[in-house]
Amino acid sequence: MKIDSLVKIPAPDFDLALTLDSGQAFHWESLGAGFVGAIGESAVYVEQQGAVLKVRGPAPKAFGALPGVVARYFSLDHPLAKICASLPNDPTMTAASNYCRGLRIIRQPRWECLATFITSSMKQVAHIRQISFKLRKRFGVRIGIYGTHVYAFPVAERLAGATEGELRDCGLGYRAKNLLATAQRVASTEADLESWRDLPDDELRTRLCELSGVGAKVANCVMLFAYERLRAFPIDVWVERVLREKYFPRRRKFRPGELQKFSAKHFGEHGGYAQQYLFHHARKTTPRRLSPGGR
DNA sequence: ATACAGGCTCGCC
DNA sequence: GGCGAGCCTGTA
Repeated sequence: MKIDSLVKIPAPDFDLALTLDSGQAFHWESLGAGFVGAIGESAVYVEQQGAVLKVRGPAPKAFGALPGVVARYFSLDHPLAKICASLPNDPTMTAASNYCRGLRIIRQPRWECLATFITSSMKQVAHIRQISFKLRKRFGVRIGIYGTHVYAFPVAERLAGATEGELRDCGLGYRAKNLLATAQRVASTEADLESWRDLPDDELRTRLCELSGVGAKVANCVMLFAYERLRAFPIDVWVERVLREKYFPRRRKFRPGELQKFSAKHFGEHGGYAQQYLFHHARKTTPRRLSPGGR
């Protein structure tokens, strides 16, 4: 497929590379000065040039919609300055948000986001990426080529029709059963992800947690990255470490849900942004263990 | 080589 | 109704 359409869209207060490296989406690949990937069913190339985003896509008439799709996906409408100003003023938060300037919470397709985070448990980013690519390549629709293939994330109906063995072949291990069960519920519309859009936070979280392979952490990720719930505050091992070390340095024991409750109160209406900044800052500044060969 | 990793679930107490 | 172990697999 020829890529011959190009549009520039304004993108102030945005850092594309940082956003794509922050553990929200796992399928973008760097290519030349930019990145290729899929936004839903659209193949796209994006490249940042200062406060402008260059967007390339397949030529057909559908291209007209692409700039809007990109702007929405990267949440370029979020008032980032205001959001940052609303975060608490403590030193830990300030250091993290300074480090993450331009990092935005993106808006992902619901099923894709849910399925991806079901596969993420006890996995490192590199491995989540592999799983995402294998699922796409094996079950997804090929939607474009730009030096490399691009595949859409497979619809729930497709995965619902797969076997557990086929999913295991994609490296899912014990998660295969969970993904399959959830795909079947979503495909049967027993779990109608789109219609959950209007539920209040607590109810949405409850519904998500009823799905196989979804606990509080995954549910909060999906709420944040696919349902625009900017209060959602996923607590994984990184964030928990930060909370314990920085906010409760001399406490050892916590009641279940205690940190969650503290976070909701302390970080407030944009807690999801706070969490993402704390998370990314911790991940990138915590010294990795020395690798075997290189020190 | 061998822990260990961006969790969930189930069984046990 | 809280706590701990097991689950698959690639990576460091």
